[in-house]
Amino acid sequence: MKEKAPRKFKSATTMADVAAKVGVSRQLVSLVFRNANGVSPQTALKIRKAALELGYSPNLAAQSLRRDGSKYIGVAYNSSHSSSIDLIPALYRATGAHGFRLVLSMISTNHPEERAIEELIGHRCDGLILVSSELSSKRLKEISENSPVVSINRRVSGLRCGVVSSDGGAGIFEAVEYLTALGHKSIAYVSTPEMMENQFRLAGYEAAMAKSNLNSQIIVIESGYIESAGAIAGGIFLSKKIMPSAVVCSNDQVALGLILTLAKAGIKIPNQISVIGFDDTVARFPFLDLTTVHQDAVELAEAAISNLIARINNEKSPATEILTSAKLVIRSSTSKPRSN
Amino acid sequence: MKEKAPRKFKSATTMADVAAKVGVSRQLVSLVFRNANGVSPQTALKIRKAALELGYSPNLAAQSLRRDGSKYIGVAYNSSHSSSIDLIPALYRATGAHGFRLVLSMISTNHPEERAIEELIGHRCDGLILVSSELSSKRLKEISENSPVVSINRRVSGLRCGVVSSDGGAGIFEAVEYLTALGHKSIAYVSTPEMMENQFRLAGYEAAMAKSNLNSQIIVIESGYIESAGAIAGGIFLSKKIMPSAVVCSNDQVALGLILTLAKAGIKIPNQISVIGFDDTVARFPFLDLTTVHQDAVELAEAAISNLIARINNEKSPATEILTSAKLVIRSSTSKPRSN
DNA sequence: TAGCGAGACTAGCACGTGCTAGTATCCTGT
DNA sequence: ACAGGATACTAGCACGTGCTAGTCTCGCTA
Repeated sequence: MKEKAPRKFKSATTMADVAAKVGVSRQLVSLVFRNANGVSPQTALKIRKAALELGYSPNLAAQSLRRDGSKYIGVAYNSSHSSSIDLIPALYRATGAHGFRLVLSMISTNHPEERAIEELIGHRCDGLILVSSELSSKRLKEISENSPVVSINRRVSGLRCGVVSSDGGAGIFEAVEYLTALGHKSIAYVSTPEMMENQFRLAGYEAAMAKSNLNSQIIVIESGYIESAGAIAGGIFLSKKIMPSAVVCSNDQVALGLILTLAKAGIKIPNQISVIGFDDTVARFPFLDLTTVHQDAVELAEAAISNLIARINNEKSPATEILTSAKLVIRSSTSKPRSN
Repeated sequence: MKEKAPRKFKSATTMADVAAKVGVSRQLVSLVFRNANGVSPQTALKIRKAALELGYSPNLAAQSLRRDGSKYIGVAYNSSHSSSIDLIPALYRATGAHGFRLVLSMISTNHPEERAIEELIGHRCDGLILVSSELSSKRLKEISENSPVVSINRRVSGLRCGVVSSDGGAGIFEAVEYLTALGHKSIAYVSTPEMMENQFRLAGYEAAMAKSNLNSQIIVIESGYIESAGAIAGGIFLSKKIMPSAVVCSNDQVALGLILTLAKAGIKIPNQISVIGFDDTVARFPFLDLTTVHQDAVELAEAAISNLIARINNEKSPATEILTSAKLVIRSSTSKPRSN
């Protein structure tokens, strides 16, 4: 059959088309695609073959509408946070096995978090994962009363909202202890107040400094989230004459910006100053090789997904708070202080 | 009315719930949410108020199912490519105004491109945007026969598939000409064969070298896509005794990896070697300040979306090839060669 | 008082699928 | 030969919405 008709995009094939081609009922096709039993192997084969030839794929909207639950898990995340580069693939991996599907909604200037979440709700996601959310806890409360929610790397309490976060306090504590053990006394922390999780990391810094009786040496520089913020922090160190012997950063992106700024000014790392990051995203690049606190994306994703799916399947399942590992990884951006 | 029933997530409210609360028909609610006329202002107000109180939002699956077209535009992209950090927000921005909605599908090891696209087709997207696709042209052909497709930063020809790409050949040509004008003769190119667009950038390098009669000086190092690949390329330069006086990289991520590797080995940039990137993603960070070829995400996104939507709305609209600007931005990673 | 049109609203089907409740057909045992 | 049960398949409703084709009410005109 020659196609002489003007080029047109075929409208998508449906189960009914497949059924018609094979000469069976639409319901039988449905059974085959749901892997239900009660279908003879040979007709199942014929149906699958016909579906392939017609390029059939199930209409997710229709499935979501008819099924008990959409089988969607919505994810609102900010792509300018380097940790999401590992986290989203890990979420894909963790989700697939459970028969759920991920719906992504990216947060950016043109698409603020509130709008991203509205979209996920519009898709009738069975559960939501909010990554480093910056919503007010009032709004977070509203949302988590209407559907199961897990917040990753933003702790909230008193809410019906699961929390999965790396134990930033412990991680930074370990980092500072490592530095004091090396002999450092002047240790600064580059803080990122806009990142909700920062408070725990900052607390870990303060606790470790206190433990070593270095309260008087506490230096906190406030900065933003990403690389340019680290560069600004670096500028502050350079302009003041007092340069600490070590700096702990609230995340890797800040550490990267800081290191490059210092390196450009001719300061040797780690000889003149030791630097530690957090996340182990860019830090692990062989050419950077930064000492950092490793936060495991797979661990975060699996904890978040399994808690969320448990709550989707059973409303009585509790909205727990899970802290995943945050362990110091020693690489080459740290050493003993020079003038010991 | 006190709520003493055991805590349960409300099942999502529908138009019918809103209608019941106000005491009108479901259809009237539908009219209000579609901003159709024929509704009295006061009832429209009552309906909107009730919807707000009930937390109603339209079910996108039902809309997509019933409407003529889902009003979704599907995007398959790879988040480990730094250019997507700017591109996706730009796509959100370009899409909103046309009444379409973006559906994202991220490509990663756990979620290969083929699966990402199947998912978008499952959502019955009215059109697809493939970013730096690595599909075979055979598969690309199949897909573009079934629905409008625009390929960003991967050129294909002879297919019913729109193409929007930055003019990498011209950009790299300009970069190399700038270097030769400065007096450079030994100019290497770090190539990324897996990136389909690379061939045009490589051709631009070769053309510019030929124009300056530097054919015999052509040095091409093959590398991968991201930062670590640049580091490997740097290692190659360091191990060989012949170091070019300038290097042009196929993208910024490679340039970053290269620069850091060289800097670590004590090589000064740009004093000993000039480096140019492509994309202007990380290059523009003030602390890096790399000379690079700027590719405009907004330009790419707007061209892609407007061509795609034109083809969605009118099948006869042609699948054009659009080359967006790629212009050299001179910053501080380039200078005259040392021994001129 | 009948006719008419406009404004405000509603009835009912359709989209493509999942699921419950069926109905044929064949095989088995007595 | 016939009940009984398994196997293979189908009928029909429902999900929440968009859209076409209505219906009803009211005021105005002749």
